[in-house]
Amino acid sequence: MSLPLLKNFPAIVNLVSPKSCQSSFVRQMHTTRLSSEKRETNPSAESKNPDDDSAKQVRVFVRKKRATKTVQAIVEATKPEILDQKPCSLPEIEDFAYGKQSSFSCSKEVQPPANWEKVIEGIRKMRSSEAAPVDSMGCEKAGVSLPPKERRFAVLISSLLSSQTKDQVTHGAIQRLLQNDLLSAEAINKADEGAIKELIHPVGFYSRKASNMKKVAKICLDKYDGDIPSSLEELLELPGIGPKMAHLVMNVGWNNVQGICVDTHVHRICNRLGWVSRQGTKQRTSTPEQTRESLQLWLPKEEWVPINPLLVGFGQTVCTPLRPRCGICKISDYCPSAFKETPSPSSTPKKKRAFIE
DNA sequence: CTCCTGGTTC
DNA sequence: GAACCCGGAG
Repeated sequence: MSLPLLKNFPAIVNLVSPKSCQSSFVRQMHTTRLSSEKRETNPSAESKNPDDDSAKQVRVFVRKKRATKTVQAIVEATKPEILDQKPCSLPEIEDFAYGKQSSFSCSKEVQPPANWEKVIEGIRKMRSSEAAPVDSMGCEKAGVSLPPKERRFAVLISSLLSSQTKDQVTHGAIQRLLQNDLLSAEAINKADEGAIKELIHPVGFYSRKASNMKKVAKICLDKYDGDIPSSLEELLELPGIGPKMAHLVMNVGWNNVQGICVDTHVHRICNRLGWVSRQGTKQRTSTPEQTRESLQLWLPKEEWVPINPLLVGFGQTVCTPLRPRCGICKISDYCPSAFKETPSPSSTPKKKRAFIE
């Protein structure tokens, strides 16, 4: 569908694309845009107050974490500029902003890979027959019995600890923190870093993570009243939180889907399936971030959250990094990489190359 | 690119 | 004895 309202606003259209249908980014761009325009119209005027009323309004609404309010705020903020346009209805804009429409005027349409629905269905069947570590130990399970604020903090800390660490180990560390009442911003901020190091010890990079935990706890206390940041860009400012964890925390911590959480499993499997490629080429993506952007171009948004546990579990049990078990994989017929990994490690692997395209 | 960490797995 | 862990930072 075309959106007459948004058509003449490239900044908006870009940011409301499926690539980044992120209300917070929309808000950010809008405030940036409004303030920069004000500077343009009043170059000599005082720029000491970059936030005019409408920009402030946007911020207030966004803090409420309500999609409808956010979109209303966007419409309101752009109202002076769209008087000669034919406005869309609110639900239309909202659908557009949240990626529910199948077509987008801003980017060339990307065809979903053939049989992707059969592939997902096949993986679901395999996953239901064999339990994977992620099912019981994933950090989205962290603190399910806790009140919302504490649960969110548990999710954040669990994410911090989980990188390059087996799920069981992460889970154990979280349990020990919980038993010692060290799973809140206040407690961690006061706690001794050495004590934290001891508690989380078996996790990978425990020293750096203990240090990051202290810093994160302090930031959460000072800036967010002991809660965790609620937007992607604010989460990314925390030490030890990168894109993968930021999306995970937004998804399971805030139940606010802004992007696909792409880890090594999702990255590897999407490339094996031929689901993603570098822009303009058919070459495989080289980083998880490239995979995320490529995948988000065609994967329907309802799958953005479930795709992660689905593929992670699949990657832990069947489509393993080394020696994938293509023999028991039910979707090998659809997989261009099936049975194509280097068969014998004895024949001089030389440089590291897990499999051949 | 390298480092951070150490237990596990092949 | 590499390569692997639901990565991130420099």
